[in-house]
Amino acid sequence: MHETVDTATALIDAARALFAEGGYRGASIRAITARAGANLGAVTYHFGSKERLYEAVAASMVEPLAAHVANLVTRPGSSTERTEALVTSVFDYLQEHPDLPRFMVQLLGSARPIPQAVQTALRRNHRAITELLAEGQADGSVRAEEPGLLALNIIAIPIWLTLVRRLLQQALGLDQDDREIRRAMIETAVRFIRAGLAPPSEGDA
Amino acid sequence: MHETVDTATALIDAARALFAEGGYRGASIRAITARAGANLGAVTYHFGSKERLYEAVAASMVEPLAAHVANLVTRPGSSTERTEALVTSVFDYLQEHPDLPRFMVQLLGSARPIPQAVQTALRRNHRAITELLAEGQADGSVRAEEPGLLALNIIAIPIWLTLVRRLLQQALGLDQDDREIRRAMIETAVRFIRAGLAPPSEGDA
DNA sequence: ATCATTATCATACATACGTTCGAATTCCTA
DNA sequence: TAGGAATTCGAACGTATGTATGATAATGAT
Repeated sequence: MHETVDTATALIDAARALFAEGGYRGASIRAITARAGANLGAVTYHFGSKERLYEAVAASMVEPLAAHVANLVTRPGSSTERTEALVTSVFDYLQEHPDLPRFMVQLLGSARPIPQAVQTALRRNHRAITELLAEGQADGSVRAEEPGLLALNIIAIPIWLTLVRRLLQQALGLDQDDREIRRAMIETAVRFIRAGLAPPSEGDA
Repeated sequence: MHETVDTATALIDAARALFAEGGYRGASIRAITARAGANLGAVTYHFGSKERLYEAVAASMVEPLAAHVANLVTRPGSSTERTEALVTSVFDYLQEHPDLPRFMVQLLGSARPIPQAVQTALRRNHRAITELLAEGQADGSVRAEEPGLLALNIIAIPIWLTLVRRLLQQALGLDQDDREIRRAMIETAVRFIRAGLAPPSEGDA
């Protein structure tokens, strides 16, 4: 070992980009090793198979995300403040790590087993957000609902709006690269979620 | 022509299932023609290429959906009633046509150009929902927001919860095949959206 | 300096892919 | 019922894939 750059790491970095672009099938070992500046046999040697490289890449994507969410949720502030910070932060995180949403959508589409690291990270995130909402219910700032289901509703919005970025741009001309448009989208989402969580003030439907 | 079953139709039906399962790359012409009970050359003969078969399949998926949404939106009832009916109906439609969300996620993940039929259907749906919300704003039942952005927030929830069905089941044990669980999920989503749309009654954050 | 370990390399293999081609067959029309 | 068009068929093409293999090079401990 002790190369200029670790070959295994270079393979993960190259594979991350290529898996995000074309999914498992779309990223050939030849393309990955070429991009990493490694030999064709390097994946087999360092990971045993393409499948195991894929799992390593998945872990390298979702684990930092889970750490990020965990960090956000335990910051000081009211439940409402942290929830809204979480929503905008997820928007930003997915914007700053564009490979992640692309990888996720590839993963959703594939029939292949969901890597353990992904399942674990999803569980951690869901648990963290659920507890955040339960806290809000305890202090009366969040409507009475199953908090685990509320968490899914909340998180659906930033994720979905990020995933369909290309679709919205091509079909509706709604361009998230435009800072003004993107700001309006995020703010609308935050207000929508705030209203969706808030307990009824007087009248009820 | 005049076969027992039209070969071109059989190819579309077979391709729909296989594209939904494995995406464009994952569905080989050999698998498609075999499933359709047709010859290997049938795709080239009837559609010219795999690419054009893909476009035909995409159209066969999104056009009925667009018609369904258009029909829903123009039914009688208040804006609020129709909006909530739309949400539950999208849940149901995606449940009854499981190939559609799988196809969509494959489409989102692929780098290939978005078929015209998909863009058109998306535009129609977005426009219909936007107008429905604008109507609600006119009669005071929907909060003042850019209705086009609100429409995206609303629709994100049923779509996303359907797309991650397998993920939720495997990682969280949340099984949408369980009627009771599914009912709770849909009702929570409808209440969340109802609250997210409703205008503030008195106090404001 | 020597040697076993670790890593890289070029090559080969079996398989699968989309598409093309010409012959064989089926179908409708005249 | 004959003829021409439409369709189906089997085989072949060039290319790309994941993995295996054995030789070569670099590395680190003795």
